[in-house]
Amino acid sequence: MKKQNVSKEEMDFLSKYDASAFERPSVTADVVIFTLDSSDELCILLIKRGEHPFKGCWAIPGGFLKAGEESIDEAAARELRTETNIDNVFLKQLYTFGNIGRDPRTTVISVAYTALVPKHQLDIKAGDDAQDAKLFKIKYDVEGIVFTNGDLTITESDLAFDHNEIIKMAITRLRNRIDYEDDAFNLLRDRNEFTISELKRIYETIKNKSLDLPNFRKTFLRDYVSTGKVTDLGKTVISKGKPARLYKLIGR
Amino acid sequence: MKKQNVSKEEMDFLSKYDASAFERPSVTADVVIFTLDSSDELCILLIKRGEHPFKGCWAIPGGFLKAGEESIDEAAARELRTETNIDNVFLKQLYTFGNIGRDPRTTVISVAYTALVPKHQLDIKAGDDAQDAKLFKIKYDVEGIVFTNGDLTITESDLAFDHNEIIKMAITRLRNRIDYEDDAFNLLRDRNEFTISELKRIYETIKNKSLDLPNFRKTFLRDYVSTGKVTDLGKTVISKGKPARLYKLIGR
DNA sequence: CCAAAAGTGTTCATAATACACCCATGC
DNA sequence: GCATGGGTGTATTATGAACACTTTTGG
Repeated sequence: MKKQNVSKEEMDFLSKYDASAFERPSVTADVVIFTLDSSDELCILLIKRGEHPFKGCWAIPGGFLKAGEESIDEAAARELRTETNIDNVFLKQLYTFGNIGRDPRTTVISVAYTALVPKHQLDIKAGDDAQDAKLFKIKYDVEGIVFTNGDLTITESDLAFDHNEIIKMAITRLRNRIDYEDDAFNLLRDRNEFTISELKRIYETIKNKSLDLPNFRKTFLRDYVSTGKVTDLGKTVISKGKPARLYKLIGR
Repeated sequence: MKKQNVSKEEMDFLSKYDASAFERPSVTADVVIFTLDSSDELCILLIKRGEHPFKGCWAIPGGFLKAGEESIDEAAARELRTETNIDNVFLKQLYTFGNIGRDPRTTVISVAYTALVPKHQLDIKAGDDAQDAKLFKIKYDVEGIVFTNGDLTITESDLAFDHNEIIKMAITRLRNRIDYEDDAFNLLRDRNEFTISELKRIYETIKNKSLDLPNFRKTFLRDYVSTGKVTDLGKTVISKGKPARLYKLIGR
């Protein structure tokens, strides 16, 4: 950005500037929070709305931008922290939704983000407003996506606002990115000690299909170990079958 | 979106809802407009700001969202139409910028779009507020990007707001997308009659490096002609050297 | 010994790159 | 004829997917 030499003329202009000259929309930062459960299934955090509109419907966490106090990125991080106690995880802007009528109250522009939370790190915290917050497994069915959580099963049409669209886009982007970005590492239980099959299971979950281990290993060694992005720890870990070599992600 | 059965309770809620309960930011839709000039160089449309802030600086076209009257996509389309008289071209959301202090007036959230305008279709129109609007060639230099237009040459730091960041992101995205999306076709002079080398020149411009014609042809035939996305018109056109076969893009 | 999971090696199809060469036009 | 750009073919290498087979552990 250009460093501004604020002239007297400009000072005058700024002081007279009427902030309400244009009708302003509300802006929210909404977050699609993905994680993997203990059986390596893709899960998303949803919140049961305690207030209108869409009272009683499930929604992704989100909140109004505190204009002047924070950037939208910060608002998204705050929202993530509020709902999950988690900080310092993968948080990336997804898309901005701004169709008219998507919120029955007024015009609401929602800047959506995707968060990838490592396994076993999601400590769900009921929001300030004591809504229910729950992890739902993402399944696919004829009708589209189904969100299931032990006793509860909800469908796309049970979601508030246009949140089904947002979630679909988040899943699509996650899938498209996984082959050329390092996103998968963010879902590892421990980046400093992981096996090739742990990583492979993450890829399988996200792509929703099984992969060939020999080929996966080959690409992993070529793209990460040979390039120095990942190091072989020289140690192994045993669980069942032959002990597996441990690797560590470099950087970050 | 869920079809809402508006209950009486909800009607009450909505009528009491105070639209100004949260401090609202302004929202703009800004457009990075790319086109190719007659010598196949990548160009961008910039506007000289007639008002503060950044009066006299160059900026990408943009304007405030008319909340309630239009969606952000529509606002971007309106802005494109206002500046260029052009409608119905490639217009895609790029990213949303919302750092604090990026606009000295108040908090301004800018939803940025990229537009690809076909060759020889850009009819620049001075905006309502009679600012200068000009096409600038995009060149690269040690210092970064340089925008040049016959007599005028401006650098990244001459741009208003954080528009240099927006433009950089737009160029990067354009380059990354070109290999797996059909964006290049949007820059053709005529989608219904074009030669392989015309298309190749567009790829070369965007990637900023020269390509091998035999190989380009092979991939083009494999990915577009064999798949039916493009048809061979059977006609040829002469300019210099051997006459070139003409192709036509199917759909859209 | 057997099951299970890790790890190695081979084969085949496809794709990207480099490049040698021929073809049809205007001048 | 020759310069110019269009078009064809071939060789080399890299990548992705399929799969047979070996190794090391626990039981």
